[in-house]
Amino acid sequence: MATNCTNCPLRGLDLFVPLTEDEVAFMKRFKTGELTVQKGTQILMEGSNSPQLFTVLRGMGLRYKMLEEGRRQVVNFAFPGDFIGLQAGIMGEMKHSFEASTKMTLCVFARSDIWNVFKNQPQRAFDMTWSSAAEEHFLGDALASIGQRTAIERIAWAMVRIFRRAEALNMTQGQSMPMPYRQQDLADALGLSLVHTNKTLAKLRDRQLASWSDGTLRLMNVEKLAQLAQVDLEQEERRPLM
Amino acid sequence: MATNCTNCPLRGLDLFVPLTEDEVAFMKRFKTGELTVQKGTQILMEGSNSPQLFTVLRGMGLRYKMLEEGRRQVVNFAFPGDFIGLQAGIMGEMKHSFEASTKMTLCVFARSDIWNVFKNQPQRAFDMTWSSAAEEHFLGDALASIGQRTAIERIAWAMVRIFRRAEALNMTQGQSMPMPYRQQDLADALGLSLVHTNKTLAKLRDRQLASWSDGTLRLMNVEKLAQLAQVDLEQEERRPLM
DNA sequence: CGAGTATTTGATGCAGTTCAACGCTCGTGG
DNA sequence: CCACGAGCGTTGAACTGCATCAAATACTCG
Repeated sequence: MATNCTNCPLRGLDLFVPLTEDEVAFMKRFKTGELTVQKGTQILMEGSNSPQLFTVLRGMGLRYKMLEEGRRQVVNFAFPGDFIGLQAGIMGEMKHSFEASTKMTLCVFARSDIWNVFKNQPQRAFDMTWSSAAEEHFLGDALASIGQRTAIERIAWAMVRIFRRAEALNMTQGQSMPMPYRQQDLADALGLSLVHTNKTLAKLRDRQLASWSDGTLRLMNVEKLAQLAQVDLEQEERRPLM
Repeated sequence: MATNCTNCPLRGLDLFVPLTEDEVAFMKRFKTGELTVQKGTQILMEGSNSPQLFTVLRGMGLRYKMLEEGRRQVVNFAFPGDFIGLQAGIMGEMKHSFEASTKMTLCVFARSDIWNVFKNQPQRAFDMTWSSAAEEHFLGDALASIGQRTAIERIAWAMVRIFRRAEALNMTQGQSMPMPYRQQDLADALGLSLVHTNKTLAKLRDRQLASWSDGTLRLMNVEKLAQLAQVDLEQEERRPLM
């Protein structure tokens, strides 16, 4: 059976700010359906004017931009709870593409209802803006990583970031978590070549800091990784779920 | 005399979506004052919990993040009309610092009034979200530039982007515009060393594409630069002014 | 089992970093 | 009024982190 907001499996997580009953009722109406796609499916296309917004319910994906000559920049990895497509919803056109890296289920909303949210549900509108501000914050951090850090620091940074997101979603088991991406995806996210990414991953394995194979990421020493990457391990703030 | 929204010098520009009289009246109340600072002044500090938001009225500045060991990432250059501090306003804490590169005048708003905007001025709330989405879009582009392009492409990209913003604000005279930043600022924005930035600027000068000296940027061949940087020169969309 | 996709490894080269030094301009204080 | 130092831009030389090229080894799936 499709999830109906009331029984949303994400809502209960500590990561998310609880919704009032009113808000849940509103979300039920706002939600127009559910979309399940196979791994590899393109869900949003750069430049497209999608009539839909999504919240990731299950599965993982990635946002990316294509440049000429096949160069690609992965902008972010997507986890359950991520709100996708707000750019198109607000600005009229997607500025990056979105693709499923696993089988995914997404809650679907209509872009045409956004104005209604701003008009009648200011709290939910505020929460949407929060999402956008949070993404802006993340991109600033990513820019700093790619602009200023070495290859090993960048990879350590990405691993810590990814792992902590997974933790907050109860997707980890001890030191491990599912990592359904390809090395090429990570390389494209960090502005590194595939070859160098592979060799740097080997270094982290040799140093007993992290290993990633067969779709499983394992962080053997988060503290050292965090230190290497210069990220602080402070508790992540609660965030709204759309 | 202080500007009072009605006689705001920015409002009339084609770049900005016109405001209704109601909205102007609201902005007058929302605006709590005006701040003028000398060049070099720090206006917002990363990690601070600023009670204020700003719209740049005059002057230019830059947003940046500091990393350990003095590494710095310039996140964006700020122009008149830019809305600054929304992150702190929404998420409670600034994620980057902001500094004036020239003498600047800023319109000041109270963070505590934001909720009031969402509650009573949904159109203005929507516009704030638009700002945030636009910044997110820009950061995605910047990420792609730094992650995927060579030094000369990055610099060409930055110059075209900066010049086109200035054009939309009538800050250009023919091929020229004021460029009150240091080479180090550009280097830190593009993830390049100062030395290499300098040498790459020399290349662009030799190629007769662009020259930058004495605080003036001159683009001799925007088309070639845009082609080199792989940016498209499409007309920029109108955007809201806060 | 063969074709396509992903990971791994070695070898070579270069774009960009780092180090070092010099020139110019401007503000400050003796 | 000049000396001095600080900040910024410029240039040369040497080094290196990472890209590129090439090829072998797994893995997956029809």
